[in-house]
Amino acid sequence: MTASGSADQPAVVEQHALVDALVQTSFVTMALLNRLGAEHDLSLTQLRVLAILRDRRLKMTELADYLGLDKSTMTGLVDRAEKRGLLERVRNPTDGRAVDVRISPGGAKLADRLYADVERSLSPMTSTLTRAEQRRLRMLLESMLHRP
Amino acid sequence: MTASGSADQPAVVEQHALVDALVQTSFVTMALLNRLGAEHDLSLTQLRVLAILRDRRLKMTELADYLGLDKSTMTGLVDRAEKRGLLERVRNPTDGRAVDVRISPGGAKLADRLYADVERSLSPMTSTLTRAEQRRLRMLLESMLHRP
DNA sequence: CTAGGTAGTTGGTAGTACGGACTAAAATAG
DNA sequence: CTATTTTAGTCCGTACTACCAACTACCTAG
Repeated sequence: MTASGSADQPAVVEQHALVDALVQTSFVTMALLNRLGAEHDLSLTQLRVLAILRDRRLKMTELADYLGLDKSTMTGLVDRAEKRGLLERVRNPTDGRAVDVRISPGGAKLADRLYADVERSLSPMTSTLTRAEQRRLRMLLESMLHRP
Repeated sequence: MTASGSADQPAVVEQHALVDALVQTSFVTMALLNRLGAEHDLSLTQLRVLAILRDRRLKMTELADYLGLDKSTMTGLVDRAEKRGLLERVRNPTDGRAVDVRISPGGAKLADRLYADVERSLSPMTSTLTRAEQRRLRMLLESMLHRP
């Protein structure tokens, strides 16, 4: 059923179409996040930092790993967010070299607000689906994300 | 069925979970595109430019609109891509102010290659789904994208 | 033909991101 | 227990992204 031949073409076409849909959805979603972030003078990366630190406290390097960025990039990123009172640098208790970063009360408040905004902004899109479809879509996405 | 009450909580939870899945999927997809672009010294934006101009020829401003960027941003973007031989600036035949941008043969070749790369890179994710699931996912995404 | 609008570029500024050099503090070797 | 190596974070220099405001060239209406 996966051998070559004319019966296979639909599979290739399907693959193309799915990739297109995924990429397009991602660009739409990112544009949305970008816009919401910009409303609060936050870049996409800063948005992610807030989201990540919402329920965690990480060392600079760990944060860099989460984001897939170089540690030297983190310095400026955290600097700016700290100056704005969104994050706090805390001495790591067990490692004198390390610096923990945690979200500040103000940052947490902003993160909560952004999270609500994201949901509100995506809802015009998600609510075109019935509840059953939403559930189905969520499960399909999750199984893609968590299985590989 | 959408009135307030304890029976509603699952709907809210479902909404949260779907938004999370969408955002996560988008970040994974973007990270992938970013990585593929970086392998050819292309930013995400340059990648998009190549994708957009694959089958179109647009004025600078139109391109800026497609990307949601300021026209002044386009100048540098197109400059660099042109210098690398990926794009070409062409005088617009009917409007002396306007500049058309089109993909060059080299750019088209790179775009084709990237498109194939994207599909290959996403396949570990998409192929965790059965073909029926892929089809279902694609249809759900498309109906979300095209209906609103 | 002139007044006003549009297309694109330029210059200035801020943010993002990287690599390499550097300091301080572990961790490991001997 | 010192000597060396590794690790964590910062700092510097560079390139790119993106915006705004100012400007030039050109088009369009009155």
